[in-house]
Amino acid sequence: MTLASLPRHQGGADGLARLLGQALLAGRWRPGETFPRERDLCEHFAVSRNQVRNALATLVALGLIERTAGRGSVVCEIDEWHLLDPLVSAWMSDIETPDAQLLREIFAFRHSAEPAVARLAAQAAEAEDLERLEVAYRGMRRTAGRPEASAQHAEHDVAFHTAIYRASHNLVWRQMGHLLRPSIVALIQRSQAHLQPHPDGLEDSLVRHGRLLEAIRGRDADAAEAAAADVLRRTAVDLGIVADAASRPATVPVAEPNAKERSA
Amino acid sequence: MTLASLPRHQGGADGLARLLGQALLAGRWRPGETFPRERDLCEHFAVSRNQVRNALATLVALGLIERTAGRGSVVCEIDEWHLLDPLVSAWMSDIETPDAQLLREIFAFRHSAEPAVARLAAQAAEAEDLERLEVAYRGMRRTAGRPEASAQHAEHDVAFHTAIYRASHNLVWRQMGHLLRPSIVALIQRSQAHLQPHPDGLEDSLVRHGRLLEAIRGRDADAAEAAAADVLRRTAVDLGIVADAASRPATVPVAEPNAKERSA
DNA sequence: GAAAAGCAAATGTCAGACATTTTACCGCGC
DNA sequence: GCGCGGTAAAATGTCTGACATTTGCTTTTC
Repeated sequence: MTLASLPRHQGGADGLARLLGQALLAGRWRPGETFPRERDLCEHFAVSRNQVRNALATLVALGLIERTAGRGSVVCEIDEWHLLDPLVSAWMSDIETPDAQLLREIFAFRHSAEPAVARLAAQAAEAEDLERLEVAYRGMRRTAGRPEASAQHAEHDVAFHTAIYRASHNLVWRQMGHLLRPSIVALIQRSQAHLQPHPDGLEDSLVRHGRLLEAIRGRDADAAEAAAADVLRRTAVDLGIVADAASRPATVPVAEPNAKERSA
Repeated sequence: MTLASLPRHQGGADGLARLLGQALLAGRWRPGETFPRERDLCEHFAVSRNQVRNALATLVALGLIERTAGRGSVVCEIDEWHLLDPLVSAWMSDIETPDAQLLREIFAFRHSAEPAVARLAAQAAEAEDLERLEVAYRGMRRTAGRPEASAQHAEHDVAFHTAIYRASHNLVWRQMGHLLRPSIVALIQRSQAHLQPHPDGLEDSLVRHGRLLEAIRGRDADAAEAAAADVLRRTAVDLGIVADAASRPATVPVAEPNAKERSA
């Protein structure tokens, strides 16, 4: 694609990196394609080469592009994007239409990981962790079902799950919490666009979150693991990540190996 | 600390970032301490300010240091280090003495996560995944018990677990495989230094790895999950991450919330 | 026709000057 | 003495122009 469709004025210091990074995450250049040259970027955004080079260096550090002298900059394969970097996560959650395949991968990860995180949380949670969980849960209840407050609802939802990752008291899991925001924000937007595929689903979702909270408060690791799986199951079915739970209620079957190409 | 104890000549282009980054990861500056000024780095390493600024920009992108105009560079808290970045992982596995606490956190993560990964792998593995697993397993057998081949043994070990993460066919899990190398390399070094705390442990470990491989090959998700937990359990006990398995053989108890300060 | 030389285009590097932010110090007034 | 403001120093951030290096393509030459 060309530069023409990008806004000419970015925010501030790191605004340029963010603008270009989000364009990449939104898939406006496909992997393998060549990225615009430094000189063109300077002209289009009317900034010095320094700023352009700083922004591009950031994109390189995030594994989004690769630069070689004499050849130019090419967009990396999605496999090489540093999805786990906080910057990438933050940028992704601000995009209107992130890559659908990418979101499914993130959600599939959560579906398999979050039960284990909940188990740890039930074993390691302290008072302040429970406090955070409760505040977020109350916030979710307060904003449930009100379309005008859906953004706040998403924030409370993010806060709830982030609190679980924090409560694991493990450095790695805590840092992985950055993935939650893009995943949850995209889900909320999707559910708004689709005019609530499950009208009663919201109350149901709240009940499940409540059970998870109670399990963690009661330090019941097994119950927490099961409750976390329960929270994610319905959405996983909606996204086509797992088969319908009704058919095999006991275990959590996962899609066949080659099911990636299926449409959402 | 001062600059004096760092070698004066780094490798090449990104060698300076690597040198400084590894010094940070090894804990030679403590969080909160101020990092050397650009000018001092230029003089000490006899390079241009450009190179120094590039290296420091990399460290900033990795969350290792924070820079503000007029004040200088300060080392970030360990919480803010981007442990999941491939660069950080690669640097860490090349350090002789990484932070012990950090390694315990990484291993605790693996202990809670890898069973879930193995479950996914058993459901999604394809022929080439099994091929990779087998090659790595045979390599482990071949190099077992030979002290002169311990480095290769570690590499095969890394390859085995990396193959499991890859076999999950999930983007996020696959990227998380970068954490394996530092964790495994450190363990091997440790076991060498301690003169094999479990002389029969090596054969035992191989048997457990073999069972995990068989479970994945047989697409038995439950068995794979159990086998993965089994592979990690003994080492987890050694590191003080979980209580002795003999006391509570059924479940996998985890340390108390405030057990972080315990020495290794 | 193939290999070598040359040219153009892209990124990488350097050096110097200047801008901006922060901190510390000093003096002044109350 | 205490606080306040102002100035200067020190650190990082930015700009600019020139040059170096790598790469790919073109042209030349045998």
